Amino acid sequence: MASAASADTKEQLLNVAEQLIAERGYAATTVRAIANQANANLAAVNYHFGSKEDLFRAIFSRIAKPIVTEQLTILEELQHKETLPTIEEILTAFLKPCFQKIVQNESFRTVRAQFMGRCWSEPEPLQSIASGEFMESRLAFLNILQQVIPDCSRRELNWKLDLVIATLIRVQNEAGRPDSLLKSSQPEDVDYAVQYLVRFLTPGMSV
Amino acid sequence: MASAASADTKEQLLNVAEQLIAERGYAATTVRAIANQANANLAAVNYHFGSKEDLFRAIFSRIAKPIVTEQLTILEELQHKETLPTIEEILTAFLKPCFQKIVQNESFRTVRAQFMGRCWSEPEPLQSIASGEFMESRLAFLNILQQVIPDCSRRELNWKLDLVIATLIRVQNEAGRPDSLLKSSQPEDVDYAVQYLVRFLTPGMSV
DNA sequence: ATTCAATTCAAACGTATGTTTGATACAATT
DNA sequence: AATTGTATCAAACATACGTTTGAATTGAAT
Repeated sequence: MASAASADTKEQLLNVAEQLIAERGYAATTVRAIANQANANLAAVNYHFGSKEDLFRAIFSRIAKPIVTEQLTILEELQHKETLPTIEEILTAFLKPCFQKIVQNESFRTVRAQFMGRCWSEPEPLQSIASGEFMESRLAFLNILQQVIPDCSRRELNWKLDLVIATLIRVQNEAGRPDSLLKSSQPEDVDYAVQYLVRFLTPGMSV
Repeated sequence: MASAASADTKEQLLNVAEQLIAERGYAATTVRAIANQANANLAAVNYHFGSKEDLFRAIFSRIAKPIVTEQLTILEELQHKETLPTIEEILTAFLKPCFQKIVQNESFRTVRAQFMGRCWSEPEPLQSIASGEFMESRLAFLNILQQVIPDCSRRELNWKLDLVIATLIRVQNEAGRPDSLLKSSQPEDVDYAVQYLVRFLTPGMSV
């Protein structure tokens, strides 16, 4: 049976690994560095997760799953209204959970945003792990965009959503830096960032 | 004196390393893999470039320098006209060289775009190397944007330019893929992609 | 033909990597 | 008190890493 101590170790490994990978990238983050900073034994990562790659999978899932759930929940609400949602509403439904879920935990602030931003450009197989986790939400948002912007071909919507994700990644990557859009993880800063990003992107969606 | 053979070796190392880093990322690309695929000796990288990091520097410079030169040339022309340039003209001046220079060599098109896309999210010190190479052009474009959009704070313009770069990277990364904006490297397709991207981005620049 | 610097090469250096092992400590259950 | 399954630990494993070395090879200038 899993003890409280082991649960602590496992969670500490997740937290530390998330931070180190956010800073250094996956390949440059060693299992030894993770174990040391988590005050755990070197063998702990393999004991609790199986391998370094499975540890990455666990970290990404822990972040992505609540985001996708929230995205689909908000989208569901939008679709149950009588009128078609606006582009602003759709983009907000897509972007807001990405930011909110990421900055919920006080101690993580920008670490988690940087982690997510990095994952999209990590080499295989990490990128597939990352994009696979968001596949369902991506399709759902493509479908509703198709309804709201019927003049746009599926192909166009596809790369437009790509551009939305591109800006999201960029903001996450830059999180915490001097002139970045997302200065801190304070709720008002998050709302500000989402609102501004939506305003920046919306007009381009329908041209 | 440098022989033709050594020049070939050096260039082959650059080409192979660019491709491997584009596929696997910097940390996961070993000096041994580069040397093998370039049919060169293991010591060749250190002999010709000093270190693995200096090799990266050389690869990035080779791509970035002509782009920046062309960007600044076009910008100079815009500034010597009597009237202020439009946002469209500025964005085109920024984006067009990025596509044209990368797309020039057919065999490198995808590789080079992926390489550039990856560099922006590589961990330090690679990211600093990359952004440092574009520093001059970045400042110049920030200055002229400031003139054309005086209502916008410097900080805002900064992250707006970041978002432009983010979409640029994304389109380059997707180049050649089924639903991508940039279908081929034909001049008319490049012009089309730049024009569409400019149209997508322009309205958001001044909000 | 000889010199000499540039280049290539096989081999080794020292260190770091992810993973595995077998012994040990720890609680909870019988 | 004995047993059992979980968790931790130091140590080792086999391999891979970037870099260095010193000798061989090249090819043009003297």
